[in-house]
Amino acid sequence: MRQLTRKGAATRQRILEGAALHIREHGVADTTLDDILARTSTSKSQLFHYFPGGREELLLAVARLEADRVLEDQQPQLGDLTSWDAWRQWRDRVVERYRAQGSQCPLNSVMSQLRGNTPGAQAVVTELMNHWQAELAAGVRHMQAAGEIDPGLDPGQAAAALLAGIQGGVLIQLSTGRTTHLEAALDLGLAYLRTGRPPSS
Amino acid sequence: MRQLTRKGAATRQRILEGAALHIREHGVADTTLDDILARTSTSKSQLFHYFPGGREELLLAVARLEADRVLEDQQPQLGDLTSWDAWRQWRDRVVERYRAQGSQCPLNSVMSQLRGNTPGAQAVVTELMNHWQAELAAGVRHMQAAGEIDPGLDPGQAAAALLAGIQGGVLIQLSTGRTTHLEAALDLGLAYLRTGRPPSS
DNA sequence: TCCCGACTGGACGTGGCAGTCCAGCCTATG
DNA sequence: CATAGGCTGGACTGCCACGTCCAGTCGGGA
Repeated sequence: MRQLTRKGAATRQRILEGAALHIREHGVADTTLDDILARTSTSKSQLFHYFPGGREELLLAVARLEADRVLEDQQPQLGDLTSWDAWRQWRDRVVERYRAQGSQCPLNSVMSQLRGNTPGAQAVVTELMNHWQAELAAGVRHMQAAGEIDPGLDPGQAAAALLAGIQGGVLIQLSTGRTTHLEAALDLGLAYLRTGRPPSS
Repeated sequence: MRQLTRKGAATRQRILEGAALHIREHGVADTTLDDILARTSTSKSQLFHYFPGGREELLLAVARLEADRVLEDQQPQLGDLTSWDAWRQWRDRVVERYRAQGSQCPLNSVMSQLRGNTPGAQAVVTELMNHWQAELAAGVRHMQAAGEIDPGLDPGQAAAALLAGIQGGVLIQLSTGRTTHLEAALDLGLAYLRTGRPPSS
């Protein structure tokens, strides 16, 4: 993988996206390398050419892809939590995203297949969580600066709790198919932020 | 499986517990039927005699076992959330349990291996969540009756949010190894319950 | 005591899937 | 236009885990 020509990069990308798509549709357990090859019109040698680590490496790359998508799907709202209205829009966006996703969580699914929590896999998720939490904390701090949230509240802790609620809500949705827990976590989380007695409302 | 003699029941139990233990130690992906047989001093024919559905059926049985354990490990506190002190003890118990468990969640692990969310598997988790949430809701209602929590709060929703926070906290712990999110979710969740302006404190 | 059915051991078949290999093609570059 | 090295096809290997099968033992009820 010293040099990648334009063509090579395209092939690699095709494999990666095809893998991600097939996993989204069928789950990781039911996704073989041959499935991916058939779907992307590529051959074994190509797959191992671009992902020398084989299945493991490909899965990790898919995990990175999906992790990026998680945050992208929340933009631009997530990056601009500067009013209660923005928070509400973000909340709706998150619920809608996961409702649409249904009972498949590609990231969780991929993660649990990666050999006993490979360091690389852990890193992907940890980074996602850190980034996500940082965005939420920034939003909290912004609201504090605007006098809308009690300045005594720890933004990091609040963001951590909110994030945990989201993750759990989604996890529960995977089994129950309902987004009630996700919505409850978000709604009560936001309600708690507001208990910092804003001047108005 | 029409009749089970005492001996037969013992063998079945031995296989089940051996499987659960091996999965706890090595993860589902690295657990083969042969591993379990070796560990429990049983043979293929026995395993398929007691679990005609093979690996799938055995895994589901393990899932049930682990699901029961989750709630058992929170007793007696979970069933008696009748004072703030009881809630705090319960909170500590939960954190301790998952801290001890470390980066392995047998239930989540087993679940994600079961064929694209088998109805049976979903049922196990759904029932666990329902039961868990019901206990929490009962605790909330009890505190409301005692005048310690705002009666306007919806116990079901509060319990759902709390439960989501726990699940997410544990999930995050699987990747990060830290219980900070779990604790944040529990602490802020309980803090929110208390915002119902108790007469004292 | 007899006998049926539950129980057990372990050899065996089988399929499927990750990963290897090599021969040949394409494409940038000098 | 030549050539080196990236790129591609697909047959092949090796493995291993699941599940089957059958022969044989045990155990409890009549």
